[in-house]
Amino acid sequence: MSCEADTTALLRSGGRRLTPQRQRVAAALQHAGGHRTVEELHELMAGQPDTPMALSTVYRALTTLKELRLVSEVDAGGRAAFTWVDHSRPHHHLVCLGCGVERDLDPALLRQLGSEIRAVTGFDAFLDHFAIMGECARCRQAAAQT
Amino acid sequence: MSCEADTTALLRSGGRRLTPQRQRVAAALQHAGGHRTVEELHELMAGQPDTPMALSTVYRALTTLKELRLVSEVDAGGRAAFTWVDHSRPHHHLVCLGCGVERDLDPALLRQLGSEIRAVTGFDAFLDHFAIMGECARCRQAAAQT
DNA sequence: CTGCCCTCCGCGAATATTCGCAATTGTACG
DNA sequence: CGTACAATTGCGAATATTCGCGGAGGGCAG
Ligand SMILES: [Mn+2]
Ligand SMILES: [Mn+2]
Ligand SMILES: [Zn+2]
Ligand SMILES: [Zn+2]
Repeated sequence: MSCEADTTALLRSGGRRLTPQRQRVAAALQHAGGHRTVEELHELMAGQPDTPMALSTVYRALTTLKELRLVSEVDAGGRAAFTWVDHSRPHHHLVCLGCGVERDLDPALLRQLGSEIRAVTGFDAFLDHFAIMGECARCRQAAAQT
Repeated sequence: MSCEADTTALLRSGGRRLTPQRQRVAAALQHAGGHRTVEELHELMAGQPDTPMALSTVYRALTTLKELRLVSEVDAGGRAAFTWVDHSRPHHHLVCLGCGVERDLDPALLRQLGSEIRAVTGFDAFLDHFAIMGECARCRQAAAQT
């Protein structure tokens, strides 16, 4: 869980403003946890006592939060989902296109990839959180038995 | 460039049908080369003597071709783009979110990641072609001089 | 070659996401 | 605390992408 002070500082960086909308979207995503769609977040906030927020504002707030790397968008086959980036618990997803089963991947593997890219190219790859599509062992075996 | 016979065989696999629409989309993408948007492909085919093709059909054909791994969809920040998968020239992209500069990445690094994932989890990761977002060395240095 | 069945296509409607613009409202400054 | 100014929001319209459905036609049994 990112430090609150750190979050507000980032939200104010680069001429950006700390608005209640951005704070609410950030809070909603942190509180809800996991992968959430834009619609889910919008409805979550519609249930709050504050003034309702336009759907397009939720989209824009998420875009901003992504730019600050406080939030990550993941495409796991279905519709786009967003998640609060917890730097203390990095993880990635392996999604089987055959059966849909989903499991987490050891973050060390991608951390190493990031280091190698950095060493070879000088490029700092943002590999915080994403989904890798493929085929699980079970489906692969099933496919091989033709 | 995939073997023609191989392509038609794949298009017929699993009860799927070999239709002129799918063949035209595949041919257009191979001929055009590079990363192409749905709209570009649709217009390309609108200029052909054959009967015009519905836009939704182009979307569906690309979805099918992706399932067969003949085509890959890449999200490099802008709108979604598709490309014919040339297994003889695997490559990936590094895209800088600061300045937009884009360079290719040594495919060996991701080939190795795939092997490790396979060894550790038994999962066959499809890492044919995609974009990795991040920050180039130049932008990183500029950001550091605050 | 013919007929039948089930997948695909065209089309228009439903969703999802992005934009343009005028009205608001954070922020820096005095 | 009041002003000035640019960033941001709300809203509706513009795009982008996906669906549902009835008709067309690929592919296989006969
Ligand atoms: Mn996750
Ligand atoms: Mn490419
Ligand atoms: Zn599977
Ligand atoms: Zn850069």
